[in-house]
This record gives sequence, C-alpha cells and structure tokens, in this order.
Amino acid sequence: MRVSREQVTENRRTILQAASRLFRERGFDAVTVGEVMRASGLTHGAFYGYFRNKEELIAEALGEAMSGTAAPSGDLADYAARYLSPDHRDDRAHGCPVAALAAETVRQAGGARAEMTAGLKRQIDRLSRVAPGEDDRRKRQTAIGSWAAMVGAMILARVSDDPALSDEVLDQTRAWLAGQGKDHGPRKRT
Amino acid sequence: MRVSREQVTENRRTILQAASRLFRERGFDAVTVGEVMRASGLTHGAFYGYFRNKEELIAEALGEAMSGTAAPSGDLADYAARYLSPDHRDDRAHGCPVAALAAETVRQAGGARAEMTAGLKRQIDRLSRVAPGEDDRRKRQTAIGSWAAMVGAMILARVSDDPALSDEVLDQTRAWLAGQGKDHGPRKRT
DNA sequence: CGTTTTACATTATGATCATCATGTATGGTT
DNA sequence: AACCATACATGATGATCATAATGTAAAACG
Repeated sequence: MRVSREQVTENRRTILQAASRLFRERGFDAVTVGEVMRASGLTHGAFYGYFRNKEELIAEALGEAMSGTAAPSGDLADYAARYLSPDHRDDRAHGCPVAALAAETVRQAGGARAEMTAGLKRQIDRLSRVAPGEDDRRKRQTAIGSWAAMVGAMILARVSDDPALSDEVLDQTRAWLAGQGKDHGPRKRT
Repeated sequence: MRVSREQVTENRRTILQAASRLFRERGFDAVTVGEVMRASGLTHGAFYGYFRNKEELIAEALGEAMSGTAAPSGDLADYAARYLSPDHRDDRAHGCPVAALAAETVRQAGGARAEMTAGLKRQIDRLSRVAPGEDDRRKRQTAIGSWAAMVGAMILARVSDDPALSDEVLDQTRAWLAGQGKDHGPRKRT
C-alpha cells in the first residue's frame, strides 16, 4: 500500500466529486475515466479498484451531485431568483445537475436514472413546502410547474448563443414566475 | 453513377430526416455516421459525398428538425396541452428537438447552436402571438415563461423512471399553466 | 455509341476509449 | 523486524468510430 486507509476513503470522495463536476460541465460521454482520475490526482488504472465500471461511477456521481443540491432557504421566489441567475448559467460545473444532465440521464442505465428520480422527488417535496398556495395540493402544483420552468429556462438560456436572448430568458422567466406566484385566491369564475 | 440526379437530392433529404430522427431518439454522440447511412439505405462510405463531416450533419439535421416544428394552432393552452401529452413524451424521435437535444447542443460546435438559437427565436415569436396578455411585452413574457415550463416539464417527465411521477409532472404543469394563463389584470399592489 | 463524370461500395487507417493484467512498494499487523 | 495484503502505476488489449483512399458501374452528355 502506498496509501493509508483514510486516504482511500478520501480518494473515493475526491473521485466522486471530480466526476460530479466534470460530468455536469461536459456530459457523461465526453468525460473519460482517465480524465476523472487525473483530476483526482490518480492514474487511469487505479479507477477499477474503486468502481466496477464507468456506469457505476456515473450513477454514484449523479447521486452525489443530486444530494449536494441546496435546500431552498426563503420562499419560492427567492429560490427562483438565485436559480435563474447568470452566475448559475455560466457555472455548469457547480450548478444544478438536473439542468445539466437530466436530458442525458434518460438514456443512461438504471442506476443513474433512479438516482435522478429520487432527487427529483426530494426537490419537489422541498419546493412544495415553501411554495405559496391555499392547500397542499395547490402548493405542490405550483412547485412542480415552477421547477419545470426553472429547469427549462436554464437549459434554454445555456443553449442560446445570443447573449441578449439568454439574459432575456432568465429575466423574463423570473419575472413571470414572480407574477404567477403572487396570488391565486379561490378562482371559480372562468 | 448508379443513381440519377433526382435520386441524389432525394437521398440528401432522406439522410437529413433519418439523422434528425435518430439524433432526437438517442442523442448526437450515440448515433454513428454508419447508422444514419444504413437507415437511409446507403453505406457508410457514401456519407462524405454529402457532408464534410459529422459536425456538419449535426448542424443541418438540427436545422431540419427545428424547421419541422409545428406552429401553434389555437391558443397557448391548447399548444401546451398537446406538448405536454404522454404521446409526445414517449415519442422522442418525432418530438420537440429542443426538449430532446438542447442540453447536448450547448457543447456542440457553432453551427448546431446557431440553428437552435434561431429556432428558439422563431418559437418564442410564434408563441408570443397566441399568448394571453395585456400588451406585447407581457405576451412575450408569458410565452417565454410558458415555453420554459413546457420544455422543462418534458425533460423531467422523460427522465423520471417512476411512471406516476412522470404523469404527475405533465398533468400538473399543464394545469398550472392553465391557471397562470387565466387572468393577469393590472397588478399594482404588492 | 463512346467518353466522361460521379455516386457509391468496399476496404484501409488511425485515434480514442473502456477495461484488464501485471508488477511493485508501502501501510497494516503480529 | 518481518510478512502480508492491497492500492497504485504502467502498460496491454480489443472494440468502436470518424475519416480517407480506391475501385467500379452506371448516368450524363456529346
């Protein structure tokens, strides 16, 4: 052994965090196992002492990323304002794993999808708690709709190569959500 | 020549459509050039008579897919109801290229991003025309926010491996959008 | 009808990876 | 201090691709 027991558990964490960062930045396919290990200060070959294969790394790194998501502090509008910021748009590596990786996770093997689905449920539950609304059913609906809008807006803002359009998508979605969230008293009449 | 002039232009269309379908279904990376050609009834080698490289195919196929998007008929709620249907969720190959490919297009070379950005602008303009709202500014805001929610909800619904959650995301986003769209009279008070 | 052009199939070529095999040196253990 | 277990580095291996080179047969054209 070149490395103490503690080093090993620390290395595992390092690998997972490096992978989580790199995957969010460039996607699952574009990041090679060797690259993850290099970013962790180890060599390619050491990888298979930690994980059975790349698929397992992807699932665990995604779980890591999903767990690392900050719980909403403040109300839903505050959360949306932070989420829809240019800083978040420009820092994929440390940003929301759903916006960065959900579209690719669909085609990933079971483990990764399960991790993301579990993360989605947690996120919807947490947002439901801080969402405005009359009853729990309505709060949850607001949480789901708002969350979908946040994720979608981030993806659109990132893909646009026109900076003005990109900013507009973030700003207008934020304003639109704020307008939506304001009041929704009992609405009986058409 | 084994093939007439007409065949050549038809072959080009066939290749682009096959690529557009395959890319939406499985992503840019997972689809090989050989596969696209096989799906078009030709062999791998013939590809380079039609396109300079895979990058060029991706840009053109994406442009094809973005142009093929149906213009909204009816109001925004109708459009959202069709967009957020289980049929659309389950048929990536013929569905919205933005929901299927936007997240990967970010990392693609210039041409593909430009095609998608142009498509986004067209789509926002078209949705703005049918969006409810007092003035043009507000209609555009509603269009952007609603479009973001639709794209986001589709991505979330597709990644969820829990069918109940997947259906809930579609249903609740649709209902939430319908609620949002109802009325937004002049709102001055906090 | 003969010539030329070219779209295509076939077959390399070379790069990139994921995964595996082997040797080695050091921490753990008694 | 001596032995053992193992985490690691190094260096295959084999698969998968994108891209390119070459040959061929049929369309285009005079």
